[in-house]
Amino acid sequence: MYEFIVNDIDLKKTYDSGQVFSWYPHNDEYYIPIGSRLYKAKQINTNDAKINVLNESIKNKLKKQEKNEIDLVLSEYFDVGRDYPSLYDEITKKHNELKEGVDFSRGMRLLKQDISEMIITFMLSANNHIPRIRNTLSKIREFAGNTIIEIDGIKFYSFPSLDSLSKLSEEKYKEFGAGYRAAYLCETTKLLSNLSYDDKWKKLKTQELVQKLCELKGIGPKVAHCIVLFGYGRWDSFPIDTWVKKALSKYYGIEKTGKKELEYLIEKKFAKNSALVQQVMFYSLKKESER
DNA sequence: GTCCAGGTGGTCA
DNA sequence: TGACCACATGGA
Repeated sequence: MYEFIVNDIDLKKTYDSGQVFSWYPHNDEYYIPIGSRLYKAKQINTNDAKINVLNESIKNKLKKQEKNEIDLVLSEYFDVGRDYPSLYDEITKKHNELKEGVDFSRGMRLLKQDISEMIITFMLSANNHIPRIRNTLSKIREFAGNTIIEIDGIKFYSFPSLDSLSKLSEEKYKEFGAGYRAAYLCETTKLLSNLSYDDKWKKLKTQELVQKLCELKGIGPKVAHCIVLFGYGRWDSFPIDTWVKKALSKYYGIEKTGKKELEYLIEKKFAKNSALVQQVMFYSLKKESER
């Protein structure tokens, strides 16, 4: 049976840190749809998790080529090439004021997910609650995605292509609970499905990519930064939402978060770890408020 | 009933 | 640029 080990990961923290909305927690495990496959992730000890594939016949051994392909998909998705323990240490060393937040966040990894899924997800996230974002996304999958597999009566779906999303009406998006964002989703999916954006955009520098994304309806600086981080895997990003604003104010007395301040934070203050620092701020402050 | 949510668009200065 | 308000909707 196929198995993939991810080291230095805490699945619960990763799931719970506002970066992924497609995981389905079930009996101490997480079902994770990626592309046209469903995976199952389980924490095997404090530091490590194992991942299995569910929709390949367990009896038939995977062909070598398929196995290599899945290895690659999971390596990229879980960002296994990066040494998180060292990165967390580095942040604490340079920014002692963040020590508590870093220790609280250790085990959290930054996932690299499907780009169009991130576009839709974070467009929905604007002025919205996490449970409602999840709910709307699962309705979109169910309506426009393909069935991957059914387990214990629960059907899992792939994330729909931009082409099929562009065919949904504004009313449909509203029906799924998108609220006033429905009109933006309608317009932007139509525009993107007619635009072979993906390959060209991948070559852009992060700040150019952010600018391109901001030209789309329903995408502003915060959402664009989330898309380049969790979709394009750009670590020179720094999404500023209500929680990160609180952290910037609390630790550094930064009240204004305009273009200049953002540039300073990414280029000077947190440099190559800005994305992870931001995620630590978000996760630790949000969780602190929930206790 | 009121407040808030991983903010953005439109308008106006 | 930046400040202001409206925006759907559901959970606390």
